[in-house]
Amino acid sequence: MFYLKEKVQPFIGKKVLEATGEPKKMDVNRLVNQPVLDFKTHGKEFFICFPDFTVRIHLMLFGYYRINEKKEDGKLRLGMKFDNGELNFYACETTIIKEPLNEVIDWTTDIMNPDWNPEKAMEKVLQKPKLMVCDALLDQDIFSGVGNKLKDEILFETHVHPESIIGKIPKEKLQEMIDTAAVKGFEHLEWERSNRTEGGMKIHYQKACPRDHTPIHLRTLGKTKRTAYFCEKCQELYA
DNA sequence: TCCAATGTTTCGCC
DNA sequence: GGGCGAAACATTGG
Repeated sequence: MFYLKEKVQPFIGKKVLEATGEPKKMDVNRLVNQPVLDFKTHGKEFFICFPDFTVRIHLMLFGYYRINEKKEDGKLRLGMKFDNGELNFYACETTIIKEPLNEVIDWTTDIMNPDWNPEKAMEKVLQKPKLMVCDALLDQDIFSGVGNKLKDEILFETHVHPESIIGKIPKEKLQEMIDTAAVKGFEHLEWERSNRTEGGMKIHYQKACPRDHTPIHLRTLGKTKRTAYFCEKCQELYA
């Protein structure tokens, strides 16, 4: 989303000349003639800010977008034409937010936001001492933007086993994890900027640990029941 | 052909 | 009412 925001900067200040999409989801006509004031991101959410309302886009699992091109057989949810190009969103969730964004969104939970507040994240994490780390990292109210892949990368980087229990992890280690979350977020952005060339993922989707070549475990873990890739040898279990 | 996977919300059942 | 699980949505690749 952060990368998308960078790429759509030319549309800021432009008026929507034409809007198409799925009427059931949203009345797209209200966008016509409205100027885009700004694009914002919060975790996995993307916001298109107009004078009187905001469009929220969430790509969910399968959503995707096209800039200055179309996908003919795609399920278009929202398409906007400007005088200098077009922006199309497919198979995603679109919603209108009427309230001022700052009243609805807590920017301090977003690992990629300048207002990201790691101290607050620490407080929230410590309030859930029985939670598994793999679940904690996926909690969007604490780590907005961390997904299943990033979760695996953060745990691998910090040598923490995904099934570790928050309350059993030393505070310094928790701190390291929280800091690493933001670092990994920006590493991922760099990886996207570089056209996704060489391996962005050190552990997710891999077969062997890049450190000691131990075969990587692949299991569904925690209450979130998401697939976790991890190295049993070099990721310590705190339990 | 079938299943799993970058995610989240909602509904039904204890 | 909380917590859990299943279902729903929808796309692509293996």
